[in-house]
Amino acid sequence: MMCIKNRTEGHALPGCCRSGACTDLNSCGRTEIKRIENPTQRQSTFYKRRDGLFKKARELSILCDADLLLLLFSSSGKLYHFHAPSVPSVKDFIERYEMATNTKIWKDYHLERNAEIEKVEKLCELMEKELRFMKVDDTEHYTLPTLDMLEHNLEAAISKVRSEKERKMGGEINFLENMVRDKQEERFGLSEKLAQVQTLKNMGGGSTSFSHGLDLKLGFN
Amino acid sequence: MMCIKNRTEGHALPGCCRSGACTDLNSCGRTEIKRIENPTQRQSTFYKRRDGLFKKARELSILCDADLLLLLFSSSGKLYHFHAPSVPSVKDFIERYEMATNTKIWKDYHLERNAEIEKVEKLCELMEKELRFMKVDDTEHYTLPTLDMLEHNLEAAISKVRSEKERKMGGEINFLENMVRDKQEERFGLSEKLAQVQTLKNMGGGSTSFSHGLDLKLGFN
DNA sequence: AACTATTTATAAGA
DNA sequence: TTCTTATAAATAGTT
Repeated sequence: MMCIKNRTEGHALPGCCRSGACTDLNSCGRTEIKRIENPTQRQSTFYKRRDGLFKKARELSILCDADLLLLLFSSSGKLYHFHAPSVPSVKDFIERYEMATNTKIWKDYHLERNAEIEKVEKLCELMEKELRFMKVDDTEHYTLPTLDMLEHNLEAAISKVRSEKERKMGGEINFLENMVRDKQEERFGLSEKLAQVQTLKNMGGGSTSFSHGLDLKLGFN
Repeated sequence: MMCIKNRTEGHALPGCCRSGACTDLNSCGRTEIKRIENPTQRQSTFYKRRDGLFKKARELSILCDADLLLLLFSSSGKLYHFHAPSVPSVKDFIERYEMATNTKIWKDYHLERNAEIEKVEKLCELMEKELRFMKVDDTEHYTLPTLDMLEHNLEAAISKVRSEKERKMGGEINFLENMVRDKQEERFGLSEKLAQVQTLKNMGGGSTSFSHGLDLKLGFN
Protein backbone atom coordinates (compact mmCIF):
# COMPACT_ATOMS: atom_id res chain seq x y z
CA MET A 1 0.00 0.00 0.00
CA MET A 2 2.95 2.25 0.50
CA CYS A 3 4.31 2.86 -2.97
CA ILE A 4 7.66 4.47 -2.43
CA LYS A 5 10.15 1.65 -2.14
CA ASN A 6 10.93 1.05 -5.82
CA ARG A 7 10.41 4.58 -6.92
CA THR A 8 13.16 7.10 -6.66
CA GLU A 9 12.94 8.99 -3.40
CA GLY A 10 12.61 12.71 -3.65
CA HIS A 11 10.13 15.54 -3.96
CA ALA A 12 6.80 14.60 -5.50
CA LEU A 13 5.18 17.92 -6.12
CA PRO A 14 2.41 17.37 -8.64
CA GLY A 15 3.21 18.90 -11.99
CA CYS A 16 6.88 19.41 -11.25
CA CYS A 17 7.94 17.31 -14.20
CA ARG A 18 5.61 19.00 -16.63
CA SER A 19 7.11 22.40 -16.18
CA GLY A 20 10.10 21.52 -18.32
CA ALA A 21 12.46 22.46 -15.53
CA CYS A 22 12.91 18.84 -14.57
CA THR A 23 14.24 16.64 -17.37
CA ASP A 24 16.13 14.19 -15.24
CA LEU A 25 14.01 11.07 -15.03
CA ASN A 26 16.05 9.84 -12.10
CA SER A 27 14.67 12.49 -9.85
CA CYS A 28 11.15 13.84 -9.48
CA GLY A 29 9.87 10.74 -7.79
CA ARG A 30 9.52 8.82 -11.04
CA THR A 31 10.40 5.24 -11.58
CA GLU A 32 13.94 5.10 -12.74
CA ILE A 33 14.19 3.68 -16.24
CA LYS A 34 16.96 1.14 -16.05
CA ARG A 35 17.11 -2.62 -16.04
CA ILE A 36 15.37 -4.20 -13.05
CA GLU A 37 17.89 -6.58 -11.56
CA ASN A 38 15.52 -8.60 -9.41
CA PRO A 39 14.20 -11.34 -11.76
CA THR A 40 10.86 -11.76 -10.00
CA GLN A 41 10.18 -8.08 -10.05
CA ARG A 42 11.36 -7.81 -13.61
CA GLN A 43 9.01 -10.57 -14.70
CA SER A 44 6.10 -8.98 -12.88
CA THR A 45 6.80 -5.60 -14.38
CA PHE A 46 7.18 -7.21 -17.78
CA TYR A 47 3.69 -8.70 -17.69
CA LYS A 48 2.06 -5.53 -16.50
CA ARG A 49 3.81 -3.24 -18.91
CA ARG A 50 3.43 -5.67 -21.78
CA ASP A 51 -0.31 -5.70 -21.24
CA GLY A 52 -0.34 -1.95 -20.96
CA LEU A 53 1.69 -1.57 -24.11
CA PHE A 54 -0.51 -3.92 -26.10
CA LYS A 55 -3.58 -2.15 -24.88
CA LYS A 56 -2.14 1.21 -25.88
CA ALA A 57 -1.17 -0.20 -29.23
CA ARG A 58 -4.63 -1.53 -29.83
CA GLU A 59 -6.24 1.76 -28.80
CA LEU A 60 -3.97 3.78 -31.03
CA SER A 61 -4.65 1.59 -34.02
CA ILE A 62 -8.41 1.84 -33.54
CA LEU A 63 -8.71 5.49 -32.51
CA CYS A 64 -6.40 6.77 -35.21
CA ASP A 65 -7.00 4.18 -37.89
CA ALA A 66 -3.34 3.23 -37.95
CA ASP A 67 -1.70 -0.01 -38.98
CA LEU A 68 0.61 -1.27 -36.36
CA LEU A 69 2.82 -4.22 -35.59
CA LEU A 70 4.43 -4.95 -32.26
CA LEU A 71 6.86 -7.79 -31.75
CA LEU A 72 8.28 -8.43 -28.33
CA PHE A 73 10.77 -10.89 -26.90
CA SER A 74 10.94 -11.18 -23.13
CA SER A 75 14.36 -11.43 -21.54
CA SER A 76 13.79 -15.17 -21.31
CA GLY A 77 13.30 -15.26 -25.08
CA LYS A 78 9.56 -15.76 -25.19
CA LEU A 79 7.80 -14.08 -28.05
CA TYR A 80 4.68 -11.92 -27.89
CA HIS A 81 3.19 -10.03 -30.73
CA PHE A 82 0.33 -7.81 -31.62
CA HIS A 83 -0.90 -6.31 -34.82
CA ALA A 84 -3.74 -3.96 -35.59
CA PRO A 85 -7.02 -5.62 -36.57
CA SER A 86 -6.66 -4.10 -40.02
CA VAL A 87 -3.33 -5.83 -40.57
CA PRO A 88 -3.89 -9.17 -42.32
CA SER A 89 -0.66 -10.81 -41.27
CA VAL A 90 2.82 -10.16 -40.00
CA LYS A 91 4.24 -11.10 -43.37
CA ASP A 92 2.08 -8.64 -45.29
CA PHE A 93 2.89 -5.97 -42.79
CA ILE A 94 6.60 -6.51 -43.10
CA GLU A 95 6.31 -6.42 -46.84
CA ARG A 96 4.48 -3.13 -46.59
CA TYR A 97 7.23 -1.88 -44.34
CA GLU A 98 9.81 -2.94 -46.88
CA MET A 99 7.94 -1.20 -49.65
CA ALA A 100 7.57 1.98 -47.60
CA THR A 101 11.17 2.22 -46.50
CA ASN A 102 12.62 1.13 -49.79
CA THR A 103 15.19 -0.56 -47.67
CA LYS A 104 14.77 -3.73 -49.67
CA ILE A 105 15.75 -5.88 -46.78
CA TRP A 106 14.84 -9.12 -48.43
CA LYS A 107 14.09 -7.90 -51.90
CA ASP A 108 17.75 -7.03 -52.41
CA TYR A 109 18.72 -10.39 -51.20
CA HIS A 110 16.33 -12.01 -53.62
CA LEU A 111 17.66 -9.96 -56.49
CA GLU A 112 21.17 -11.01 -55.58
CA ARG A 113 20.15 -14.64 -55.48
CA ASN A 114 18.43 -14.34 -58.82
CA ALA A 115 21.50 -12.79 -60.36
CA GLU A 116 23.61 -15.58 -58.96
CA ILE A 117 21.30 -18.24 -60.31
CA GLU A 118 21.23 -16.61 -63.70
CA LYS A 119 25.01 -16.48 -63.80
CA VAL A 120 25.40 -20.11 -62.94
CA GLU A 121 22.72 -21.13 -65.40
CA LYS A 122 24.43 -19.22 -68.15
CA LEU A 123 27.71 -20.94 -67.41
CA CYS A 124 25.86 -24.23 -67.35
CA GLU A 125 24.35 -23.56 -70.72
CA LEU A 126 27.70 -22.67 -72.22
CA MET A 127 29.28 -25.81 -70.91
CA GLU A 128 26.40 -27.87 -72.10
CA LYS A 129 26.81 -26.49 -75.56
CA GLU A 130 30.51 -27.13 -75.50
CA LEU A 131 29.90 -30.61 -74.23
CA ARG A 132 27.36 -31.32 -76.97
CA PHE A 133 29.92 -30.05 -79.40
CA MET A 134 32.61 -32.29 -78.01
CA LYS A 135 30.33 -35.27 -78.00
CA VAL A 136 29.28 -34.68 -81.61
CA ASP A 137 25.59 -34.50 -80.90
CA ASP A 138 23.44 -35.96 -83.68
CA THR A 139 20.76 -33.36 -83.29
CA GLU A 140 23.21 -30.55 -83.73
CA HIS A 141 23.84 -29.51 -87.32
CA TYR A 142 27.42 -28.67 -88.00
CA THR A 143 28.86 -26.95 -91.00
CA LEU A 144 31.81 -28.45 -92.80
CA PRO A 145 34.40 -26.06 -91.32
CA THR A 146 33.02 -26.78 -87.85
CA LEU A 147 33.33 -30.48 -88.47
CA ASP A 148 36.91 -29.97 -89.60
CA MET A 149 37.66 -28.12 -86.40
CA LEU A 150 35.97 -30.79 -84.34
CA GLU A 151 37.99 -33.47 -86.06
CA HIS A 152 41.16 -31.54 -85.43
CA ASN A 153 40.35 -31.04 -81.73
CA LEU A 154 39.48 -34.67 -81.28
CA GLU A 155 42.66 -35.77 -82.98
CA ALA A 156 44.66 -33.52 -80.69
CA ALA A 157 42.85 -34.95 -77.70
CA ILE A 158 43.43 -38.52 -78.83
CA SER A 159 47.12 -37.97 -79.36
CA LYS A 160 47.28 -36.44 -75.88
CA VAL A 161 45.56 -39.46 -74.43
CA ARG A 162 47.88 -41.83 -76.27
CA SER A 163 51.01 -40.07 -75.15
CA GLU A 164 49.70 -40.02 -71.60
CA LYS A 165 48.99 -43.73 -71.88
CA GLU A 166 52.50 -44.36 -73.08
CA ARG A 167 53.93 -42.28 -70.30
CA LYS A 168 51.87 -44.19 -67.78
CA MET A 169 52.74 -47.57 -69.25
CA GLY A 170 56.39 -46.57 -69.45
CA GLY A 171 56.20 -45.60 -65.81
CA GLU A 172 54.73 -48.96 -64.91
CA ILE A 173 57.36 -50.82 -66.85
CA ASN A 174 60.01 -48.79 -65.08
CA PHE A 175 58.37 -49.53 -61.82
CA LEU A 176 58.36 -53.27 -62.57
CA GLU A 177 61.96 -53.13 -63.77
CA ASN A 178 62.99 -51.37 -60.60
CA MET A 179 61.13 -53.93 -58.56
CA VAL A 180 62.91 -56.75 -60.33
CA ARG A 181 66.27 -55.07 -59.82
CA ASP A 182 65.53 -54.46 -56.14
CA LYS A 183 64.58 -58.08 -55.66
CA GLN A 184 67.71 -59.23 -57.35
CA GLU A 185 69.83 -56.97 -55.19
CA GLU A 186 68.01 -58.17 -52.13
CA ARG A 187 68.64 -61.74 -53.16
CA PHE A 188 72.27 -61.00 -53.82
CA GLY A 189 72.64 -59.48 -50.36
CA LEU A 190 70.93 -62.45 -48.75
CA SER A 191 73.08 -64.94 -50.67
CA GLU A 192 76.16 -63.19 -49.41
CA LYS A 193 74.87 -63.32 -45.86
CA LEU A 194 74.01 -66.94 -46.33
CA ALA A 195 77.51 -67.60 -47.56
CA GLN A 196 78.93 -65.89 -44.51
CA VAL A 197 76.68 -67.88 -42.20
CA GLN A 198 77.69 -71.09 -44.03
CA THR A 199 81.34 -70.22 -43.64
CA LEU A 200 80.87 -69.58 -39.93
CA LYS A 201 78.97 -72.84 -39.54
CA ASN A 202 81.52 -74.85 -41.40
CA MET A 203 84.13 -73.44 -39.15
CA GLY A 204 81.96 -74.32 -36.03
CA GLY A 205 80.57 -77.60 -37.56
CA GLY A 206 76.77 -77.06 -36.84
CA SER A 207 73.57 -78.26 -38.62
CA THR A 208 72.44 -76.89 -41.99
CA SER A 209 68.67 -76.80 -41.19
CA PHE A 210 68.78 -73.07 -40.47
CA SER A 211 69.93 -72.00 -43.94
CA HIS A 212 67.44 -74.33 -45.53
CA GLY A 213 64.57 -72.88 -43.54
CA LEU A 214 65.55 -69.34 -44.62
CA ASP A 215 65.46 -70.27 -48.30
CA LEU A 216 61.99 -71.71 -48.02
CA LYS A 217 60.63 -68.77 -46.10
CA LEU A 218 61.77 -66.18 -48.60
CA GLY A 219 60.59 -68.25 -51.51
CA PHE A 220 63.82 -68.00 -53.45
CA ASN A 221 64.74 -70.60 -56.06
CA MET B 1 -9.10 23.02 -18.73
CA MET B 2 -12.43 21.36 -18.60
CA CYS B 3 -11.78 17.80 -19.75
CA ILE B 4 -15.16 16.28 -20.27
CA LYS B 5 -16.16 17.08 -23.83
CA ASN B 6 -14.43 14.22 -25.66
CA ARG B 7 -14.67 11.75 -22.89
CA THR B 8 -17.74 9.73 -22.36
CA GLU B 9 -20.11 11.49 -20.00
CA GLY B 10 -21.17 9.58 -16.97
CA HIS B 11 -20.29 8.82 -13.44
CA ALA B 12 -16.67 9.15 -12.56
CA LEU B 13 -16.46 7.63 -9.17
CA PRO B 14 -12.82 6.89 -8.53
CA GLY B 15 -12.14 3.19 -8.49
CA CYS B 16 -15.38 2.25 -10.18
CA CYS B 17 -13.67 0.55 -13.09
CA ARG B 18 -11.28 -1.33 -10.92
CA SER B 19 -13.93 -3.09 -8.94
CA GLY B 20 -14.59 -5.43 -11.86
CA ALA B 21 -18.27 -4.44 -11.87
CA CYS B 22 -17.76 -2.11 -14.78
CA THR B 23 -16.42 -3.79 -17.90
CA ASP B 24 -18.00 -1.50 -20.47
CA LEU B 25 -15.33 0.83 -21.71
CA ASN B 26 -17.95 3.13 -23.14
CA SER B 27 -19.09 4.17 -19.73
CA CYS B 28 -17.14 4.95 -16.62
CA GLY B 29 -15.94 8.26 -17.96
CA ARG B 30 -13.33 6.70 -20.18
CA THR B 31 -12.48 7.69 -23.67
CA GLU B 32 -14.47 5.55 -26.01
CA ILE B 33 -12.19 3.36 -28.11
CA LYS B 34 -13.44 3.76 -31.64
CA ARG B 35 -12.17 5.55 -34.70
CA ILE B 36 -11.99 9.34 -34.25
CA GLU B 37 -13.85 10.78 -37.23
CA ASN B 38 -12.58 14.36 -36.97
CA PRO B 39 -9.29 14.30 -38.93
CA THR B 40 -7.68 17.11 -36.98
CA GLN B 41 -8.47 15.52 -33.69
CA ARG B 42 -7.42 12.12 -35.00
CA GLN B 43 -4.09 13.48 -36.11
CA SER B 44 -3.52 15.21 -32.80
CA THR B 45 -4.42 12.11 -30.86
CA PHE B 46 -2.20 10.08 -33.13
CA TYR B 47 0.88 12.17 -32.32
CA LYS B 48 0.23 12.11 -28.61
CA ARG B 49 -0.53 8.44 -28.37
CA ARG B 50 2.27 7.53 -30.74
CA ASP B 51 4.76 9.35 -28.52
CA GLY B 52 3.24 7.71 -25.48
CA LEU B 53 3.39 4.28 -27.04
CA PHE B 54 7.01 4.68 -28.12
CA LYS B 55 7.93 5.89 -24.67
CA LYS B 56 6.22 2.89 -23.09
CA ALA B 57 7.92 0.59 -25.54
CA ARG B 58 11.32 2.02 -24.75
CA GLU B 59 10.71 1.82 -21.02
CA LEU B 60 9.56 -1.78 -21.23
CA SER B 61 12.57 -2.80 -23.26
CA ILE B 62 14.97 -1.18 -20.82
CA LEU B 63 13.30 -2.06 -17.54
CA CYS B 64 12.65 -5.66 -18.47
CA ASP B 65 15.57 -6.29 -20.79
CA ALA B 66 13.24 -7.17 -23.64
CA ASP B 67 13.81 -6.99 -27.38
CA LEU B 68 11.07 -5.14 -29.09
CA LEU B 69 10.07 -3.86 -32.49
CA LEU B 70 7.26 -1.44 -33.19
CA LEU B 71 6.21 -0.54 -36.71
CA LEU B 72 3.45 1.97 -37.23
CA PHE B 73 1.69 3.41 -40.24
CA SER B 74 -0.47 6.47 -39.67
CA SER B 75 -3.82 6.59 -41.44
CA SER B 76 -2.16 8.83 -44.03
CA GLY B 77 0.38 6.08 -44.67
CA LYS B 78 3.36 7.64 -42.97
CA LEU B 79 5.69 5.18 -41.31
CA TYR B 80 7.12 5.37 -37.80
CA HIS B 81 9.16 2.73 -36.14
CA PHE B 82 10.95 1.97 -32.97
CA HIS B 83 13.14 -0.84 -31.81
CA ALA B 84 14.79 -1.58 -28.51
CA PRO B 85 18.35 -0.29 -28.12
CA SER B 86 19.53 -3.87 -27.92
CA VAL B 87 18.05 -4.68 -31.34
CA PRO B 88 20.71 -4.16 -34.01
CA SER B 89 18.32 -3.68 -36.92
CA VAL B 90 14.81 -4.28 -38.11
CA LYS B 91 16.07 -6.98 -40.42
CA ASP B 92 17.85 -8.90 -37.69
CA PHE B 93 14.83 -8.60 -35.50
CA ILE B 94 12.49 -9.95 -38.13
CA GLU B 95 14.85 -12.82 -38.72
CA ARG B 96 14.80 -13.58 -35.05
CA TYR B 97 11.03 -13.45 -35.14
CA GLU B 98 11.02 -15.87 -38.05
CA MET B 99 13.33 -18.20 -36.21
CA ALA B 100 11.18 -18.05 -33.09
CA THR B 101 7.86 -18.60 -34.81
CA ASN B 102 9.14 -21.12 -37.27
CA THR B 103 6.78 -19.48 -39.71
CA LYS B 104 9.53 -19.40 -42.29
CA ILE B 105 8.16 -16.37 -44.01
CA TRP B 106 11.25 -15.61 -46.01
CA LYS B 107 13.45 -18.41 -44.87
CA ASP B 108 11.45 -20.87 -46.91
CA TYR B 109 11.98 -18.79 -49.94
CA HIS B 110 15.67 -18.52 -49.22
CA LEU B 111 15.95 -22.26 -48.72
CA GLU B 112 14.22 -22.84 -52.03
CA ARG B 113 16.59 -20.48 -53.75
CA ASN B 114 19.58 -22.06 -52.12
CA ALA B 115 18.43 -25.49 -53.19
CA GLU B 116 17.98 -24.24 -56.72
CA ILE B 117 21.43 -22.70 -56.80
CA GLU B 118 22.96 -25.81 -55.36
CA LYS B 119 21.28 -27.97 -57.96
CA VAL B 120 22.48 -25.85 -60.82
CA GLU B 121 25.95 -25.65 -59.36
CA LYS B 122 26.11 -29.39 -59.02
CA LEU B 123 25.08 -29.84 -62.61
CA CYS B 124 27.65 -27.28 -63.56
CA GLU B 125 30.34 -29.09 -61.71
CA LEU B 126 29.44 -32.39 -63.28
CA MET B 127 29.56 -30.90 -66.74
CA GLU B 128 32.80 -29.17 -65.98
CA LYS B 129 34.31 -32.44 -64.93
CA GLU B 130 33.02 -34.17 -68.02
CA LEU B 131 34.32 -31.37 -70.14
CA ARG B 132 37.73 -31.54 -68.51
CA PHE B 133 37.63 -35.24 -69.16
CA MET B 134 36.77 -34.74 -72.79
CA LYS B 135 39.44 -32.11 -73.23
CA VAL B 136 42.07 -34.31 -71.58
CA ASP B 137 43.12 -31.85 -68.94
CA ASP B 138 46.85 -31.94 -68.16
CA THR B 139 46.28 -31.23 -64.49
CA GLU B 140 43.97 -34.19 -64.13
CA HIS B 141 45.59 -37.49 -63.35
CA TYR B 142 43.97 -40.36 -65.16
CA THR B 143 44.41 -44.02 -64.52
CA LEU B 144 45.21 -46.37 -67.37
CA PRO B 145 41.65 -47.74 -67.66
CA THR B 146 40.31 -44.21 -67.70
CA LEU B 147 42.73 -43.31 -70.45
CA ASP B 148 41.60 -46.35 -72.40
CA MET B 149 37.99 -45.27 -72.04
CA LEU B 150 38.89 -41.72 -73.02
CA GLU B 151 40.68 -43.00 -76.09
CA HIS B 152 37.74 -45.14 -76.99
CA ASN B 153 35.27 -42.28 -76.57
CA LEU B 154 37.40 -39.95 -78.59
CA GLU B 155 37.77 -42.52 -81.36
CA ALA B 156 34.01 -42.96 -81.43
CA ALA B 157 33.57 -39.19 -81.60
CA ILE B 158 36.11 -38.86 -84.36
CA SER B 159 34.49 -41.57 -86.45
CA LYS B 160 31.17 -39.83 -85.95
CA VAL B 161 32.64 -36.56 -87.11
CA ARG B 162 34.21 -38.23 -90.14
CA SER B 163 31.01 -39.94 -91.19
CA GLU B 164 29.14 -36.69 -90.72
CA LYS B 165 31.76 -34.94 -92.85
CA GLU B 166 31.37 -37.54 -95.57
CA ARG B 167 27.60 -37.26 -95.43
CA LYS B 168 27.89 -33.52 -95.73
CA MET B 169 30.44 -33.69 -98.56
CA GLY B 170 28.43 -36.41 -100.27
CA GLY B 171 25.43 -34.16 -100.01
CA GLU B 172 27.32 -31.33 -101.59
CA ILE B 173 28.54 -33.50 -104.40
CA ASN B 174 25.02 -34.70 -105.00
CA PHE B 175 23.88 -31.14 -104.97
CA LEU B 176 26.47 -30.19 -107.56
CA GLU B 177 25.66 -33.24 -109.67
CA ASN B 178 22.00 -32.39 -109.51
CA MET B 179 22.76 -28.85 -110.52
CA VAL B 180 24.80 -30.07 -113.49
CA ARG B 181 22.02 -32.43 -114.53
CA ASP B 182 19.43 -29.71 -114.18
CA LYS B 183 21.49 -27.39 -116.30
CA GLN B 184 21.96 -30.06 -118.92
CA GLU B 185 18.25 -30.76 -118.96
CA GLU B 186 17.55 -27.08 -119.22
CA ARG B 187 19.96 -26.86 -122.10
CA PHE B 188 18.42 -29.88 -123.75
CA GLY B 189 14.94 -28.36 -123.48
CA LEU B 190 16.11 -25.06 -124.89
CA SER B 191 17.89 -26.79 -127.74
CA GLU B 192 14.69 -28.56 -128.66
CA LYS B 193 12.78 -25.28 -128.52
CA LEU B 194 15.46 -23.70 -130.65
CA ALA B 195 15.14 -26.53 -133.21
CA GLN B 196 11.39 -26.01 -133.34
CA VAL B 197 11.81 -22.29 -133.84
CA GLN B 198 14.38 -22.94 -136.56
CA THR B 199 12.04 -25.35 -138.28
CA LEU B 200 9.21 -22.82 -138.15
CA LYS B 201 11.52 -20.14 -139.49
CA ASN B 202 12.80 -22.25 -142.27
CA MET B 203 9.20 -22.98 -143.22
CA GLY B 204 8.37 -19.20 -143.04
CA GLY B 205 11.76 -18.05 -144.46
CA GLY B 206 12.46 -15.28 -141.79
CA SER B 207 15.76 -13.87 -140.47
CA THR B 208 17.98 -15.86 -138.13
CA SER B 209 18.97 -12.93 -135.89
CA PHE B 210 16.44 -13.94 -133.19
CA SER B 211 17.82 -17.40 -132.56
CA HIS B 212 21.33 -16.05 -132.65
CA GLY B 213 20.52 -13.46 -129.97
CA LEU B 214 18.93 -16.14 -127.82
CA ASP B 215 22.05 -18.31 -127.96
CA LEU B 216 24.24 -15.43 -126.89
CA LYS B 217 21.97 -14.44 -124.02
CA LEU B 218 21.83 -17.89 -122.51
CA GLY B 219 25.51 -18.36 -122.89
CA PHE B 220 25.28 -21.83 -124.42
CA ASN B 221 28.08 -23.28 -126.51
C1' DA C 1 -4.14 -12.57 -9.18
C1' DA C 2 -5.88 -8.33 -6.79
C1' DC C 3 -5.41 -3.83 -4.44
C1' DT C 4 -4.35 1.06 -4.21
C1' DA C 5 -1.13 5.00 -3.75
C1' DT C 6 1.08 7.20 -6.83
C1' DT C 7 2.92 8.28 -11.23
C1' DT C 8 2.07 8.85 -15.98
C1' DA C 9 -0.66 9.64 -20.12
C1' DT C 10 -3.61 12.30 -22.49
C1' DA C 11 -8.09 15.01 -24.09
C1' DA C 12 -9.45 19.30 -24.39
C1' DG C 13 -8.48 23.82 -24.23
C1' DA C 14 -5.24 27.67 -24.82
C1' DT D 1 2.07 22.54 -33.82
C1' DT D 2 3.07 23.03 -28.60
C1' DC D 3 1.81 23.89 -23.76
C1' DT D 4 -1.28 23.35 -19.88
C1' DT D 5 -4.10 21.05 -16.80
C1' DA D 6 -7.92 18.21 -15.27
C1' DT D 7 -8.73 13.85 -15.35
C1' DA D 8 -8.24 9.01 -16.86
C1' DA D 9 -5.15 5.27 -16.99
C1' DA D 10 -1.08 2.72 -15.82
C1' DT D 11 1.58 0.60 -12.68
C1' DA D 12 5.00 -0.26 -8.45
C1' DG D 13 4.83 -2.19 -4.36
C1' DT D 14 2.25 -4.92 -1.65
C1' DT D 15 -0.91 -8.68 -0.13
